[in-house]
This record gives sequence, structure tokens and C-alpha cells, in this order.
Amino acid sequence: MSKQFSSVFIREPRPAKTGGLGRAQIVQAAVEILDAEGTQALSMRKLGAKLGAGATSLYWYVANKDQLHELVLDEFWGMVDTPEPEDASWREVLTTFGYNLRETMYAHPWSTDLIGRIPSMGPNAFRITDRLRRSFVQAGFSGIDIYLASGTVMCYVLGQVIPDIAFSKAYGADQLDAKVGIDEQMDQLAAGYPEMLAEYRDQICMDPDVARAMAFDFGLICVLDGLEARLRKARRL
Amino acid sequence: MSKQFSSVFIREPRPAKTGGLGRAQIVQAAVEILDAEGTQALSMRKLGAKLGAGATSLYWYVANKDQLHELVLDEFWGMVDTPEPEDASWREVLTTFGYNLRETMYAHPWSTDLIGRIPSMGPNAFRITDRLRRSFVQAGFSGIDIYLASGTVMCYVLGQVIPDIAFSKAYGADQLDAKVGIDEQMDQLAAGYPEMLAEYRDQICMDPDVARAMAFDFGLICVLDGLEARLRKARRL
DNA sequence: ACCTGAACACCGTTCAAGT
DNA sequence: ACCTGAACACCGTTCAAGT
Repeated sequence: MSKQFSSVFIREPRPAKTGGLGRAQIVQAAVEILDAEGTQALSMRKLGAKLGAGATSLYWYVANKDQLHELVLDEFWGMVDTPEPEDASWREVLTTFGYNLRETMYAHPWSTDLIGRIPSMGPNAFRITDRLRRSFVQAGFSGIDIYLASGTVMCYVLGQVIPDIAFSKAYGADQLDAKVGIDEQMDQLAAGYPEMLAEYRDQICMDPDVARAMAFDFGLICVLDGLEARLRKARRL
Repeated sequence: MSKQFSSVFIREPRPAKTGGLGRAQIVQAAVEILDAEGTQALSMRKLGAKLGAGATSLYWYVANKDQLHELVLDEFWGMVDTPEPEDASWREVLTTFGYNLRETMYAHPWSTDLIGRIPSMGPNAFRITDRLRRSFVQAGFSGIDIYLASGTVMCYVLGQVIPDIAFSKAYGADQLDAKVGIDEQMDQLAAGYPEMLAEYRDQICMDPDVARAMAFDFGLICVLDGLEARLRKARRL
């Protein structure tokens, strides 16, 4: 808000010549903490300690915590396997990308917090953007539509997964007690919406993972169908 | 992560008989702080001070900060104007809803932080869910598809706006200096992706608000077209 | 060039105590 | 029933100082 934001990626990283810390190790340690304990567990102090360094040593490599987050977020984008456009049809590329992004987000739930707060402007994010772009060029999109189509698929996946992970974080998949509790809570909360409640009950019979996958698939197909419709319309002109 | 989550909405709020605080005033004050200073400025201490009360008085009305966030988030959903399904076609209802949700999010950028961390299970959220549901029933969707279609539109909007607001927060729309800085940074960051950079430059000529609106519109139409295709397919059976 | 420690100005939450 | 103050265990960040 107040301070001028400056991307970590804008200046050369401080080199890690000697046996010093270096960005690579810092990011790796940060990801380990995030994977093990979640977003709020990552503090500069804890990260420093994990690296066997003073808490404030990190400020040599990074201007502030936001920049650390930028590095970690790009590390996340690096984990998302994105097929080369030349190897498959655009629908296949986008479907695979969508599923991979979704999977990587579930595997690293802290990603949602960062995506919602930190711009994705690192090299790994750009690499993905460019692959999607090439895929849409191949499909026949042109001009600004390339960028728009790419954004649409991306947005759909993020919008699907972000709130779902928020929900999972609240009602942790850990305890069985919780699951019992949810149903009771839902009954109480959704009173007054009998149809909604009925649908919720229908869903509950299913494996929740299956239900989520079904919802994701439904929407992804919608988005791709919509893109294909636009492609046909453009070809007809 | 560690603690069992329990929704604020599960138990009756403590009544505000006398001239005490009461949830309504607490939420209102919290929204004022969020609107004025952003997510990270909202602390229990500051909120208490604003209400002329001790910092810890709030814990009488709310178990913890997450529950305060739950209340505030539902207040946000209450701000999203959702048309009654009876008044228009399903495409109109969904388009209007999409645009209104988007607008409300931009007007209250803190919403993205909460949507990414707090489940939306308050009465206002449910009211919206039910209206969308009825709209899709009217459109001709049935069974689980009602829920899936609704989720698809919702997800698209969230996915579009959340990362965009993250970007805006970083490069605050405040200073002119920043805008100059962005271009230079982009040149440096996107080196190696000449086509991407060219597209970025094309976009820069436009008013950024117009560009954003265009991207949003493009995707929303895709999603609705995809839903309509599915509707036609279902009717044919 | 790289790291440290102390210090500053904050946090959320608990809990005994007040009225 | 409602609110308080002190206290606990934390934060991110700055900065002079060390090697």
C-alpha cells in the first residue's frame, strides 16, 4: 500500500560464491517450511534459524518479506508442469496445464495466499505464459485474443482452486471429528434454502475428491468449448 | 492449520442489548479500516481503539480474528448486488452478477485476501448461491449441473480479479512514478520473450481499465457460451 | 562482502480481575 | 453480562557494529 513495490527479479541476485546462503538455499528452505507448516509459519526468524543463520542475515539477499514471497511464488510456478505446444493439440495442452496447475496448488496450499498477494513476474511464470501463448497461436487465435484466451483458462483454474483450498484449510482434512461437524453446521447454516441443502446432501454421498474433480472438469470443458466457439466464429469471417 | 475451525455463524451472536458494541458495529468499523488502510492494517488493537474500547473487548463477540474475518467477508458478499432470477434471462442474470462481483471486489480490494483464506458460509453468501441456483434452474440445467454451472461462473470471476488486484496492490495506482517504473521492469523481465513483450506493448497503449474490462468480458462470454453449448447438448438428448 | 545482536514498534490471545 | 490491563510469546525491519 504505502511503500513502492520493487520486484526481486529486477536486479541481479547477490552471488553466492563462498559457502554462504544464496537465494537458492533460502528459497528451498522457505518452501520446506511452507509445505510442512503453512503460510503463517514462515517467519524471517524461523527461516533464518533453519538455515543456521541469524534471523536478519536474510536481508542481505532480499529487501523484505514480500521479495522472499516473490521468489517462493516463482518457485511454485516452476513446479507446474506445462507441456510444449508442439507436442499436442491446443485443447490437450490447456487441459493438461489446467490439471497440473490444480494439482500443484493442492500439493502446496500456501500458493493461494501468495497468488492473491504477490504479482507473478518471475522467469518461471513467464515461461508458462509464453508456452500458453504459443499454444493459442497454434490453435488459430490472433492478436489480443491470444492473451485473452490464455488469461481465461488461467483465471478459471485459479478461481476454482483458491476458494476450495480456503475451505479445506478451515475444515482441515485431518480430523474425522471435523467432517461430522461440517454436516451439522451446514444443516444449521443452510436452513431456509431447502433445495441448496438437498444438493449438498447429494454431493456428500460422493467422495469429496471426486466431487471436486467433477466440478473442475465441468467448468474447464465449458471454458474450452467457449474458446472453441469463438475460434469458429473468427474463422467464418 | 492446527486448531479446529468453527464458523462464527454457527452460534447465535451475543446480543447487543445495552449500548454495548455488538457485532454490527464491530463489522462496520472493521470494514472502514479495511477500506481506508487495507488488510494488514486491521488489527484487533486498532479496531478496539476505533470503537473506543479496550483491544481485548472484541473477544467477547468473536472467538478470534478469523471469526472477525468471517463476519467481514459475509458483509462483503452482502454488498454484491445480485439480480432476482425472475427478472431476466439467465445470461443477463449471470452477466450482471459477474460484473457486480467484479466491481465490488475492486471497490474493496481486501476482499481477495479474505476469499483466499476464509470460507464463505454466511447468510449473504448463501443468499447469492441460491439466486444463482434458481437462475440456472430456469435456464434448464438440472441435477448436479446446476451447482457446477454456478461454480464455473463464480470461479471465473474470482480467478480473473484476484491476481489482478494482487498486481495492483504491488504497483499501487497512486504514483505516476510507478507506471514509468513498470515498463522498464517489464522490458528487463520479459527479455527473451519478444512476442510476449510486443503484446504487452500493444496493451499499454490502451487505458489499463479498458484493457482489464475487455479481458474480463472476453472470458465471461467464453464461459457463458460454454454453458450454453452444454445446455443445447442436454436438450438434444 | 557477509553476518550479527540489540532494539523498535508492533502483533493475537489468555486470563485473572474488575464493575 | 460485559469490559479492562497486564502479560506471554511472538512478529518484520533497522542499524550500528563486527569479521
